[in-house]
Amino acid sequence: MTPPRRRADATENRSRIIEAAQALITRQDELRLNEVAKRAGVGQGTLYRHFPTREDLLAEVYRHDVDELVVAAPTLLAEHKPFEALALWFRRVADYARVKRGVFSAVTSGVQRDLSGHSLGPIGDALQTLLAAGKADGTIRSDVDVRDVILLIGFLSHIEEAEADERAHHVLELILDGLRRRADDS
Amino acid sequence: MTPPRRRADATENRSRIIEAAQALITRQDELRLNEVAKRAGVGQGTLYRHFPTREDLLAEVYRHDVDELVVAAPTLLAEHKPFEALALWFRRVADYARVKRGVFSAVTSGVQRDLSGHSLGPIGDALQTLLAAGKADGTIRSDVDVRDVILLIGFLSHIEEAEADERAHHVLELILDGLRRRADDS
DNA sequence: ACCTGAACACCGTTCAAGT
DNA sequence: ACCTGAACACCGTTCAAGT
Repeated sequence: MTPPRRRADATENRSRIIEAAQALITRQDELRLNEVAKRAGVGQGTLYRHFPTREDLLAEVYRHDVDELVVAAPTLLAEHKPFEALALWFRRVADYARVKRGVFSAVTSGVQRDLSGHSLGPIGDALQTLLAAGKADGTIRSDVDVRDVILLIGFLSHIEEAEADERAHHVLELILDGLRRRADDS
Repeated sequence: MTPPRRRADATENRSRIIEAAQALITRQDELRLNEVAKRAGVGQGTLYRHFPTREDLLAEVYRHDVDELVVAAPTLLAEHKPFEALALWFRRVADYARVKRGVFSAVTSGVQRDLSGHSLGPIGDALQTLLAAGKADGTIRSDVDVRDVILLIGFLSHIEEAEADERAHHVLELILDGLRRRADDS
Protein backbone atom coordinates (compact mmCIF):
# COMPACT_ATOMS: atom_id res chain seq x y z
CA MET A 1 0.00 0.00 0.00
CA THR A 2 2.61 2.58 -0.93
CA PRO A 3 1.03 5.96 -1.81
CA PRO A 4 0.67 6.39 -5.58
CA ARG A 5 3.76 8.47 -6.10
CA ARG A 6 3.60 11.25 -8.60
CA ARG A 7 6.22 11.07 -11.28
CA ALA A 8 9.08 13.49 -10.75
CA ASP A 9 8.55 15.23 -14.07
CA ALA A 10 4.89 15.79 -13.25
CA THR A 11 5.73 17.50 -9.96
CA GLU A 12 8.31 19.60 -11.70
CA ASN A 13 5.87 20.61 -14.44
CA ARG A 14 3.23 21.56 -11.91
CA SER A 15 5.61 23.93 -10.15
CA ARG A 16 6.75 25.44 -13.40
CA ILE A 17 3.17 26.10 -14.43
CA ILE A 18 2.36 27.88 -11.18
CA GLU A 19 5.51 29.96 -11.39
CA ALA A 20 4.81 30.93 -14.97
CA ALA A 21 1.25 31.94 -14.09
CA GLN A 22 2.46 34.03 -11.18
CA ALA A 23 5.04 35.78 -13.32
CA LEU A 24 2.55 36.55 -16.07
CA ILE A 25 -0.28 37.75 -13.85
CA THR A 26 1.86 40.29 -12.04
CA ARG A 27 2.65 42.11 -15.24
CA GLN A 28 -0.89 42.22 -16.61
CA ASP A 29 -4.44 41.51 -15.61
CA GLU A 30 -5.49 38.84 -18.09
CA LEU A 31 -3.94 35.42 -18.11
CA ARG A 32 -3.70 33.56 -21.41
CA LEU A 33 -3.53 29.86 -20.76
CA ASN A 34 -1.54 29.05 -23.88
CA GLU A 35 0.95 31.68 -22.81
CA VAL A 36 1.27 30.06 -19.39
CA ALA A 37 2.00 26.69 -20.98
CA LYS A 38 4.53 28.19 -23.34
CA ARG A 39 6.38 30.07 -20.61
CA ALA A 40 6.34 27.00 -18.38
CA GLY A 41 7.77 24.97 -21.26
CA VAL A 42 4.97 22.41 -21.29
CA GLY A 43 2.28 21.39 -23.74
CA GLN A 44 -1.22 22.85 -23.35
CA GLY A 45 -2.54 19.43 -22.46
CA THR A 46 -0.19 19.25 -19.50
CA LEU A 47 -1.61 22.46 -18.13
CA TYR A 48 -5.13 21.03 -18.38
CA ARG A 49 -4.04 17.80 -16.76
CA HIS A 50 -2.81 19.63 -13.69
CA PHE A 51 -5.46 22.36 -13.61
CA PRO A 52 -8.73 21.33 -15.22
CA THR A 53 -10.18 24.83 -14.91
CA ARG A 54 -8.75 28.31 -14.90
CA GLU A 55 -10.01 28.76 -11.35
CA ASP A 56 -8.07 25.76 -10.16
CA LEU A 57 -4.92 27.40 -11.42
CA LEU A 58 -5.72 30.80 -9.94
CA ALA A 59 -6.60 29.27 -6.58
CA GLU A 60 -3.14 27.73 -6.50
CA VAL A 61 -1.45 30.93 -7.64
CA TYR A 62 -3.00 32.91 -4.80
CA ARG A 63 -2.91 30.15 -2.25
CA HIS A 64 -0.31 31.73 0.02
CA ASP A 65 -2.01 35.10 0.01
CA VAL A 66 -5.39 33.66 0.84
CA ASP A 67 -3.82 31.64 3.64
CA GLU A 68 -2.31 34.76 5.12
CA LEU A 69 -5.71 36.42 5.25
CA VAL A 70 -7.22 33.37 6.85
CA VAL A 71 -4.55 33.19 9.52
CA ALA A 72 -4.77 36.93 10.20
CA ALA A 73 -8.36 36.74 11.50
CA PRO A 74 -7.76 34.93 14.80
CA THR A 75 -4.51 36.82 15.33
CA LEU A 76 -6.24 40.18 15.02
CA LEU A 77 -9.03 39.03 17.30
CA ALA A 78 -6.52 38.06 19.97
CA GLU A 79 -4.96 41.50 19.93
CA HIS A 80 -7.89 43.84 19.36
CA LYS A 81 -11.53 44.34 20.16
CA PRO A 82 -13.80 42.55 17.67
CA PHE A 83 -14.96 45.58 15.72
CA GLU A 84 -11.44 46.92 15.43
CA ALA A 85 -10.22 43.49 14.38
CA LEU A 86 -12.76 43.47 11.56
CA ALA A 87 -11.70 46.95 10.50
CA LEU A 88 -8.06 45.89 10.42
CA TRP A 89 -8.87 42.73 8.51
CA PHE A 90 -10.73 44.81 5.90
CA ARG A 91 -7.69 46.99 5.60
CA ARG A 92 -5.55 43.95 4.96
CA VAL A 93 -7.92 42.67 2.30
CA ALA A 94 -7.84 46.07 0.64
CA ASP A 95 -4.06 46.08 0.61
CA TYR A 96 -3.96 42.69 -1.08
CA ALA A 97 -6.57 43.74 -3.59
CA ARG A 98 -4.51 46.80 -4.47
CA VAL A 99 -1.30 44.96 -5.25
CA LYS A 100 -2.60 41.64 -6.48
CA ARG A 101 -5.73 42.47 -8.36
CA GLY A 102 -6.68 38.84 -8.81
CA VAL A 103 -6.56 37.76 -5.18
CA PHE A 104 -9.89 39.26 -4.50
CA SER A 105 -11.69 37.56 -7.38
CA ALA A 106 -10.12 34.30 -6.32
CA VAL A 107 -11.35 34.87 -2.78
CA THR A 108 -14.89 35.73 -3.73
CA SER A 109 -15.31 33.07 -6.34
CA GLY A 110 -13.86 30.62 -3.84
CA VAL A 111 -16.41 31.65 -1.26
CA GLN A 112 -19.18 31.38 -3.81
CA ARG A 113 -18.13 27.88 -4.82
CA ASP A 114 -17.83 26.81 -1.21
CA LEU A 115 -21.20 28.30 -0.32
CA SER A 116 -22.97 26.13 -2.86
CA GLY A 117 -21.31 23.17 -1.15
CA HIS A 118 -22.86 24.21 2.17
CA SER A 119 -19.50 25.24 3.57
CA LEU A 120 -18.05 28.69 4.01
CA GLY A 121 -14.55 27.71 2.95
CA PRO A 122 -11.39 29.02 4.60
CA ILE A 123 -11.96 32.72 3.93
CA GLY A 124 -15.62 32.42 4.80
CA ASP A 125 -14.72 30.80 8.09
CA ALA A 126 -12.23 33.55 8.90
CA LEU A 127 -14.79 36.24 8.27
CA GLN A 128 -17.41 34.28 10.17
CA THR A 129 -15.13 34.26 13.22
CA LEU A 130 -14.74 38.02 13.08
CA LEU A 131 -18.45 38.64 12.68
CA ALA A 132 -19.40 36.26 15.48
CA ALA A 133 -17.05 38.00 17.90
CA GLY A 134 -18.51 41.38 17.02
CA LYS A 135 -22.06 40.15 17.42
CA ALA A 136 -21.17 38.60 20.77
CA ASP A 137 -19.89 41.84 22.22
CA GLY A 138 -22.71 43.84 20.69
CA THR A 139 -20.70 45.97 18.27
CA ILE A 140 -21.92 44.32 15.07
CA ARG A 141 -25.53 43.99 13.89
CA SER A 142 -26.93 40.55 14.44
CA ASP A 143 -28.64 40.41 11.05
CA VAL A 144 -25.43 40.42 9.02
CA ASP A 145 -23.91 37.29 7.53
CA VAL A 146 -20.72 36.36 5.70
CA ARG A 147 -22.25 36.58 2.28
CA ASP A 148 -23.52 40.12 2.91
CA VAL A 149 -20.03 41.25 3.75
CA ILE A 150 -18.41 39.48 0.80
CA LEU A 151 -20.86 41.23 -1.51
CA LEU A 152 -20.17 44.60 0.07
CA ILE A 153 -16.40 44.44 -0.14
CA GLY A 154 -16.67 43.18 -3.71
CA PHE A 155 -16.32 46.77 -4.86
CA LEU A 156 -12.58 46.26 -4.49
CA SER A 157 -12.56 44.26 -7.68
CA HIS A 158 -14.09 47.16 -9.63
CA ILE A 159 -11.48 49.80 -8.98
CA GLU A 160 -8.12 50.50 -10.49
CA GLU A 161 -5.03 50.77 -8.36
CA ALA A 162 -4.95 54.57 -8.38
CA GLU A 163 -8.56 54.88 -7.31
CA ALA A 164 -8.10 52.24 -4.63
CA ASP A 165 -5.35 54.35 -3.08
CA GLU A 166 -7.57 57.36 -2.66
CA ARG A 167 -10.93 55.76 -2.06
CA ALA A 168 -10.83 52.16 -0.82
CA HIS A 169 -10.32 52.97 2.85
CA HIS A 170 -13.09 55.52 2.83
CA VAL A 171 -15.60 53.16 1.26
CA LEU A 172 -14.60 50.45 3.72
CA GLU A 173 -15.39 52.91 6.52
CA LEU A 174 -18.84 53.45 5.09
CA ILE A 175 -19.38 49.70 5.02
CA LEU A 176 -18.16 49.30 8.59
CA ASP A 177 -20.57 51.99 9.68
CA GLY A 178 -23.38 50.05 8.07
CA LEU A 179 -22.38 46.89 9.93
CA ARG A 180 -22.09 48.61 13.30
CA ARG A 181 -24.81 47.93 15.79
CA ARG A 182 -26.72 50.99 17.02
CA ALA A 183 -28.04 51.72 20.47
CA ASP A 184 -31.62 51.35 19.27
CA ASP A 185 -31.18 48.02 17.49
CA SER A 186 -32.94 45.02 18.85
CA MET B 1 -27.69 73.74 -45.19
CA THR B 2 -30.06 70.77 -45.05
CA PRO B 3 -29.11 68.31 -42.30
CA PRO B 4 -27.12 65.35 -43.68
CA ARG B 5 -29.99 62.94 -43.88
CA ARG B 6 -29.34 59.34 -42.99
CA ARG B 7 -30.28 56.89 -45.66
CA ALA B 8 -33.56 55.08 -44.98
CA ASP B 9 -31.95 51.63 -45.02
CA ALA B 10 -29.36 52.73 -42.51
CA THR B 11 -32.02 53.89 -40.07
CA GLU B 12 -33.89 50.67 -40.56
CA ASN B 13 -30.77 48.58 -39.97
CA ARG B 14 -29.94 50.47 -36.83
CA SER B 15 -33.33 49.71 -35.34
CA ARG B 16 -33.16 46.08 -36.33
CA ILE B 17 -29.76 45.73 -34.65
CA ILE B 18 -31.03 47.22 -31.40
CA GLU B 19 -34.11 45.01 -31.43
CA ALA B 20 -32.04 41.92 -32.11
CA ALA B 21 -29.67 42.76 -29.27
CA GLN B 22 -32.57 43.31 -26.88
CA ALA B 23 -34.16 40.03 -27.83
CA LEU B 24 -30.93 38.09 -27.40
CA ILE B 25 -29.85 39.65 -24.15
CA THR B 26 -33.11 38.89 -22.39
CA ARG B 27 -32.69 35.18 -22.93
CA GLN B 28 -29.06 34.93 -21.85
CA ASP B 29 -26.34 36.98 -20.25
CA GLU B 30 -23.68 37.06 -22.92
CA LEU B 31 -24.18 38.83 -26.19
CA ARG B 32 -22.41 37.50 -29.27
CA LEU B 33 -22.00 40.27 -31.77
CA ASN B 34 -22.02 38.00 -34.79
CA GLU B 35 -25.26 36.56 -33.51
CA VAL B 36 -26.76 40.02 -33.22
CA ALA B 37 -25.83 40.80 -36.80
CA LYS B 38 -27.22 37.50 -38.03
CA ARG B 39 -30.53 37.92 -36.19
CA ALA B 40 -30.83 41.51 -37.38
CA GLY B 41 -30.21 40.31 -40.94
CA VAL B 42 -27.23 42.57 -41.53
CA GLY B 43 -23.54 42.03 -42.19
CA GLN B 44 -21.11 42.22 -39.29
CA GLY B 45 -19.58 45.35 -40.76
CA THR B 46 -22.93 47.10 -40.56
CA LEU B 47 -23.12 46.42 -36.88
CA TYR B 48 -19.68 47.96 -36.40
CA ARG B 49 -20.59 50.94 -38.52
CA HIS B 50 -23.51 51.77 -36.25
CA PHE B 51 -21.94 50.73 -32.96
CA PRO B 52 -18.15 50.92 -32.96
CA THR B 53 -17.90 49.31 -29.55
CA ARG B 54 -19.94 46.79 -27.65
CA GLU B 55 -20.65 49.43 -25.01
CA ASP B 56 -22.14 51.75 -27.57
CA LEU B 57 -24.62 49.03 -28.43
CA LEU B 58 -25.43 48.18 -24.84
CA ALA B 59 -25.90 51.83 -23.93
CA GLU B 60 -28.51 52.06 -26.67
CA VAL B 61 -30.18 48.79 -25.67
CA TYR B 62 -30.69 50.02 -22.11
CA ARG B 63 -31.31 53.65 -22.95
CA HIS B 64 -34.96 53.71 -21.95
CA ASP B 65 -34.33 51.95 -18.67
CA VAL B 66 -31.53 54.29 -17.72
CA ASP B 67 -33.71 57.26 -18.61
CA GLU B 68 -36.44 56.02 -16.32
CA LEU B 69 -34.01 55.85 -13.43
CA VAL B 70 -32.77 59.33 -14.18
CA VAL B 71 -36.26 60.78 -14.29
CA ALA B 72 -37.27 58.97 -11.11
CA ALA B 73 -34.81 60.86 -8.91
CA PRO B 74 -36.45 64.31 -8.93
CA THR B 75 -39.90 62.73 -8.82
CA LEU B 76 -39.08 60.77 -5.68
CA LEU B 77 -37.53 63.84 -4.11
CA ALA B 78 -40.68 65.83 -4.71
CA GLU B 79 -42.81 63.26 -2.93
CA HIS B 80 -40.58 62.03 -0.09
CA LYS B 81 -38.02 63.15 2.39
CA PRO B 82 -34.48 62.99 0.95
CA PHE B 83 -33.29 59.90 2.78
CA GLU B 84 -36.44 58.01 1.95
CA ALA B 85 -36.19 59.13 -1.66
CA LEU B 86 -32.69 57.68 -1.83
CA ALA B 87 -33.90 54.42 -0.30
CA LEU B 88 -36.71 54.19 -2.84
CA TRP B 89 -34.37 54.99 -5.69
CA PHE B 90 -32.05 52.18 -4.54
CA ARG B 91 -34.99 49.86 -4.54
CA ARG B 92 -35.79 50.83 -8.08
CA VAL B 93 -32.22 50.24 -9.19
CA ALA B 94 -32.29 46.83 -7.54
CA ASP B 95 -35.49 45.93 -9.34
CA TYR B 96 -33.97 46.80 -12.68
CA ALA B 97 -30.80 44.90 -11.88
CA ARG B 98 -32.84 41.83 -11.04
CA VAL B 99 -34.74 41.64 -14.29
CA LYS B 100 -32.27 43.16 -16.70
CA ARG B 101 -28.93 42.01 -15.48
CA GLY B 102 -27.05 44.19 -17.93
CA VAL B 103 -28.64 47.52 -17.04
CA PHE B 104 -26.48 47.86 -14.04
CA SER B 105 -23.19 47.25 -15.81
CA ALA B 106 -24.28 49.73 -18.46
CA VAL B 107 -25.04 52.26 -15.75
CA THR B 108 -21.79 51.85 -13.89
CA SER B 109 -19.56 51.73 -16.93
CA GLY B 110 -21.41 54.76 -18.19
CA VAL B 111 -20.72 56.62 -14.98
CA GLN B 112 -17.08 55.56 -15.10
CA ARG B 113 -16.69 56.79 -18.66
CA ASP B 114 -18.41 60.05 -17.87
CA LEU B 115 -16.33 60.56 -14.74
CA SER B 116 -13.10 60.46 -16.72
CA GLY B 117 -14.61 63.21 -18.86
CA HIS B 118 -15.13 65.37 -15.76
CA SER B 119 -18.87 64.95 -15.91
CA LEU B 120 -21.14 62.74 -13.86
CA GLY B 121 -23.38 61.76 -16.73
CA PRO B 122 -27.16 61.41 -16.48
CA ILE B 123 -27.23 58.69 -13.81
CA GLY B 124 -24.47 60.38 -11.87
CA ASP B 125 -26.41 63.63 -11.89
CA ALA B 126 -29.55 61.89 -10.67
CA LEU B 127 -27.70 60.32 -7.79
CA GLN B 128 -25.93 63.57 -7.07
CA THR B 129 -29.30 65.29 -6.67
CA LEU B 130 -30.45 62.71 -4.16
CA LEU B 131 -27.25 62.90 -2.13
CA ALA B 132 -27.22 66.68 -2.09
CA ALA B 133 -30.77 66.80 -0.75
CA GLY B 134 -29.89 64.36 2.00
CA LYS B 135 -26.79 66.26 2.97
CA ALA B 136 -28.75 69.49 3.03
CA ASP B 137 -31.31 68.20 5.51
CA GLY B 138 -28.64 66.44 7.57
CA THR B 139 -29.71 62.86 7.01
CA ILE B 140 -26.76 61.84 4.84
CA ARG B 141 -23.09 62.03 5.74
CA SER B 142 -21.34 64.96 4.13
CA ASP B 143 -18.25 62.94 3.19
CA VAL B 144 -20.01 60.71 0.68
CA ASP B 145 -19.87 61.25 -3.05
CA VAL B 146 -21.48 59.75 -6.11
CA ARG B 147 -18.61 57.45 -6.90
CA ASP B 148 -18.67 55.96 -3.39
CA VAL B 149 -22.30 55.04 -3.80
CA ILE B 150 -21.86 53.62 -7.28
CA LEU B 151 -19.09 51.38 -5.97
CA LEU B 152 -21.21 50.23 -3.05
CA ILE B 153 -24.28 49.29 -5.06
CA GLY B 154 -22.05 47.54 -7.57
CA PHE B 155 -22.66 44.33 -5.66
CA LEU B 156 -25.88 44.05 -7.63
CA SER B 157 -23.91 42.97 -10.66
CA HIS B 158 -22.38 40.05 -8.75
CA ILE B 159 -25.52 38.24 -7.73
CA GLU B 160 -27.82 35.89 -9.55
CA GLU B 161 -31.50 36.56 -9.77
CA ALA B 162 -32.46 34.10 -7.03
CA GLU B 163 -29.98 35.54 -4.59
CA ALA B 164 -31.03 39.08 -5.44
CA ASP B 165 -34.58 38.24 -4.43
CA GLU B 166 -33.60 37.16 -0.97
CA ARG B 167 -30.67 39.42 -0.26
CA ALA B 168 -30.49 42.59 -2.36
CA HIS B 169 -32.86 44.65 -0.24
CA HIS B 170 -31.10 43.66 2.94
CA VAL B 171 -27.66 44.60 1.64
CA LEU B 172 -29.05 47.89 0.37
CA GLU B 173 -30.29 48.57 3.91
CA LEU B 174 -26.80 47.98 5.24
CA ILE B 175 -25.44 50.44 2.72
CA LEU B 176 -28.07 53.05 3.57
CA ASP B 177 -27.17 52.69 7.22
CA GLY B 178 -23.56 53.40 6.34
CA LEU B 179 -24.54 56.54 4.45
CA ARG B 180 -26.79 57.87 7.22
CA ARG B 181 -25.50 60.76 9.21
CA ARG B 182 -25.18 60.15 12.94
CA ALA B 183 -25.83 62.51 15.81
CA ASP B 184 -22.13 62.66 16.66
CA ASP B 185 -20.89 63.37 13.13
CA SER B 186 -19.29 66.70 12.45
C1' DA C 1 -23.11 56.52 -48.26
C1' DC C 2 -23.84 52.26 -46.85
C1' DC C 3 -23.84 47.21 -46.96
C1' DT C 4 -22.06 42.30 -47.34
C1' DG C 5 -19.66 38.40 -45.76
C1' DA C 6 -15.25 36.08 -46.51
C1' DA C 7 -11.21 36.09 -44.04
C1' DC C 8 -8.01 36.87 -40.39
C1' DA C 9 -6.66 36.97 -35.50
C1' DC C 10 -6.83 35.23 -31.10
C1' DC C 11 -7.55 32.16 -27.50
C1' DG C 12 -9.53 28.16 -25.17
C1' DT C 13 -9.86 23.19 -25.32
C1' DT C 14 -9.35 18.47 -27.04
C1' DC C 15 -7.10 14.31 -28.38
C1' DA C 16 -4.24 11.09 -31.21
C1' DA C 17 0.31 9.91 -31.03
C1' DG C 18 4.33 9.51 -28.47
C1' DT C 19 7.67 8.38 -24.27
C1' DA D 1 1.31 7.70 -16.14
C1' DC D 2 2.31 11.55 -18.27
C1' DC D 3 3.53 14.66 -22.08
C1' DT D 4 3.34 17.06 -26.74
C1' DG D 5 1.46 20.11 -30.00
C1' DA D 6 -1.43 19.97 -34.14
C1' DA D 7 -6.04 20.86 -34.82
C1' DC D 8 -10.64 22.37 -33.97
C1' DA D 9 -14.11 25.61 -32.17
C1' DC D 10 -15.60 30.00 -31.23
C1' DC D 11 -15.97 34.77 -31.46
C1' DG D 12 -14.44 39.49 -32.35
C1' DT D 13 -12.91 42.58 -35.95
C1' DT D 14 -11.45 44.15 -40.53
C1' DC D 15 -11.75 45.23 -45.31
C1' DA D 16 -12.11 44.48 -50.40
C1' DA D 17 -15.84 44.29 -53.31
C1' DG D 18 -20.35 45.50 -54.22
C1' DT D 19 -24.92 48.55 -54.61
